[in-house]
Amino acid sequence: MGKPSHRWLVFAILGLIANASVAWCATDCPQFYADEKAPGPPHTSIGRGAHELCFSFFAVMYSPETRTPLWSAEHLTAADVKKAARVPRRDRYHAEDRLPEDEQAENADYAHSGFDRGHMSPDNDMPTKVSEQESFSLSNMVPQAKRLNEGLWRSLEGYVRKMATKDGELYIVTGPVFEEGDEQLHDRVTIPSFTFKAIYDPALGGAAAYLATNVNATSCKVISIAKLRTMVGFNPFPGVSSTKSIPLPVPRRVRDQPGVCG
DNA sequence: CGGGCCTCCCCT
DNA sequence: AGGGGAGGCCCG
Repeated sequence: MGKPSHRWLVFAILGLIANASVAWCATDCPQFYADEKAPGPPHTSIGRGAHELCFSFFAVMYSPETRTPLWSAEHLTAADVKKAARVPRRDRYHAEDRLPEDEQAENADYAHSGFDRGHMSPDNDMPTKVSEQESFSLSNMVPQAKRLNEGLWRSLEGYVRKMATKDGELYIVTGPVFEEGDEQLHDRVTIPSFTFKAIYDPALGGAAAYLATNVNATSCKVISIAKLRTMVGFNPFPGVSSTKSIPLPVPRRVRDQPGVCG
């Protein structure tokens, strides 16, 4: 059995390493990720050329193809929420100058488009002045339907902060879901069909995600991480072994019928 | 880059 | 029902 099985073992180990490197990704800011393991770019073509950008309170996987983040990740604690409430909001939407110019999204791309520059990691989570400004980088923005952004999405962000306060800490990964045929702003910035917000709650030992259609007649549901993975092509929490689902808070009242998550 | 405006959430 | 605050737009 000597040689062949030994050789087989080497290949098996190499295979495991290869699988591992597909599952997560080298990172410059492990502190934002559950078990310090960053999600990768999607294995689809949209992930081509995507790379991580670290900020002081969050990090994004930026795609030059879509000129949007593919995900934006935070580690939000109860203390952060408390601090963030005292940081005044200053709207300073800006192109991300750490990117090569031809990769950048610009304010002009969104102007008069009818779409909001929707935060992925939200402004209101940012516990410091610096991170608050950083959250206005267009590398943290996606074209989002106005009613969704100002309505349902905003309330979801509020629930998540409340949840972080109650349970102590959360790992949050937020981003767009693209589909074949999605249109672009100015042939430059791709408009996603959905946005998602995935939550890993260490206190509950599980995770789940919101998924909202990116239209003004908002509809929203809560899905499992496994389901989200099939939609986006990457694992938002590669460091989390348990895929146990947890309940996510949902809007109490209904304004326009399809606006509830369920 | 400030200021006026809009819509919507959420608390009272 | 009302009002403050939040997310974002546009125009000087």
